[in-house]
Amino acid sequence: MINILIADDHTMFVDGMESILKTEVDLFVAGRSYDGPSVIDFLKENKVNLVLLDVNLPGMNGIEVCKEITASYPDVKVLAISMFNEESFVSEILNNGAKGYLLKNTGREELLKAIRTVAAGESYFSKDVTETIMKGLMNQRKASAKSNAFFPKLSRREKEVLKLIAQEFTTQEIADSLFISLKTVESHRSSLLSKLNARNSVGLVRIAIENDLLQ
Amino acid sequence: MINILIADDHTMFVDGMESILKTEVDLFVAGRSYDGPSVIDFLKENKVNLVLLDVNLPGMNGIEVCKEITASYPDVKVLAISMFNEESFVSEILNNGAKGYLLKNTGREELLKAIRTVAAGESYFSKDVTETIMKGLMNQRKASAKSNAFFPKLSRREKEVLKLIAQEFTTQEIADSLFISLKTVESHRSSLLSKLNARNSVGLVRIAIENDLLQ
DNA sequence: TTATTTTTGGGGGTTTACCCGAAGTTTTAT
DNA sequence: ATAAAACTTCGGGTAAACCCCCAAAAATAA
Repeated sequence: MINILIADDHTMFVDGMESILKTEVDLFVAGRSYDGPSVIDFLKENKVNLVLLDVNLPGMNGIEVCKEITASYPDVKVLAISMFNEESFVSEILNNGAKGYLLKNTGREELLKAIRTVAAGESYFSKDVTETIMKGLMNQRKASAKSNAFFPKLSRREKEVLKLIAQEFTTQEIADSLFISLKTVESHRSSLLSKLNARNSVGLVRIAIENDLLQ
Repeated sequence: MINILIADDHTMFVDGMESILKTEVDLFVAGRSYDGPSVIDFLKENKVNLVLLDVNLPGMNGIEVCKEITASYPDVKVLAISMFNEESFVSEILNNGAKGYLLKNTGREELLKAIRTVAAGESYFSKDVTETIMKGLMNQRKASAKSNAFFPKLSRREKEVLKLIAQEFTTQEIADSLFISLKTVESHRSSLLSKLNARNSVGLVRIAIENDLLQ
């Protein structure tokens, strides 16, 4: 008998999940949680073998909940469930002790198989999720190049000018607001174009937004 | 007897929903669809009283599906279901013929009540959804300026030009790639500036990125 | 201390973006 | 079906952006 705790803030989903599990003789729904903290509370009082854990949980993030579970209750298996096949979610929660990761578009049979596999101590991932992980590993180099790692360092003034450009101010307006010459602003803009390898201000702003350089 | 079609791309969710409805003697799950077009196909061949329709459906948007249903099958009631309590979604799909709107964190009892209410020809909304609608009506002016609901509609050509602007192409390059005059491209840019209320191309691209208009 | 980067700015020129107007076509609404 | 609205297509003119050259004071790093 596998004692299961379902943790998801979508009641409708929990109801449905319970209906599925109820038909199986070897599975028992020991409890239901609609937020992070109540999962921890429940584990204190009850004997649970496996937690069906939604990654996007309110109150306390699913990843934190998972971390807490594997730290305090190493025997309790965690099967993560999410709407999203996003590499960041998958790798995050796997690094925090989850034994499997399912998407919510997984079918009934695969769900049951995943539960039994994880409860037996093995790992289980949706096919799509496996692909995502592989892709993530393959693009590791590319990802690190894209992120802040090799990102050109911008000076204080350049950042100021960049922010004002992104707010649709003209060069003259930027000059006035910073109390410097129009030529100076153009000089900063030119440096930005060169550093960020952009062809024009549109490129500057696109790159700035993509790299969260504004505000 | 209420014949129901469940339309949601999350298999797990559909399975669960079916498990719930199966226990009710007056409800019958006539079919399941995992994308927009198959909903329309199913209605052609089968007698259905009510469609449980996910707003965020792949292939064909839930809103378009709803429009199609109410146009071709006015007797079929649509009960919209969504993860998100967003004013734009709610008002959009209600304007396209849906008789009710539920969130996925709705409980089993409320789900059954909603189905029976809508099937009887009345409307049903989650409490949270009702609040959202009210809030939306009160902030109508603010909403029209901010949310996607009343977002200016861009023409095919305008979107093409916008995407190319965001890719840092000059007007001449855009003209060459679209086989139109430089002046025509500038005209489209001008329309975009007016519609999106931007001062320059930087603003266009910022707004485009914020509203996910690219790609 | 010395070297490097940053910030500041000028002169002069080319290219691009933006504004005003306008005509023919297509789409939408009544 | 017919009027209204929107879309696509351009020309002429001006303001702004972008580019090249350069260089000195100030701050920062070695």
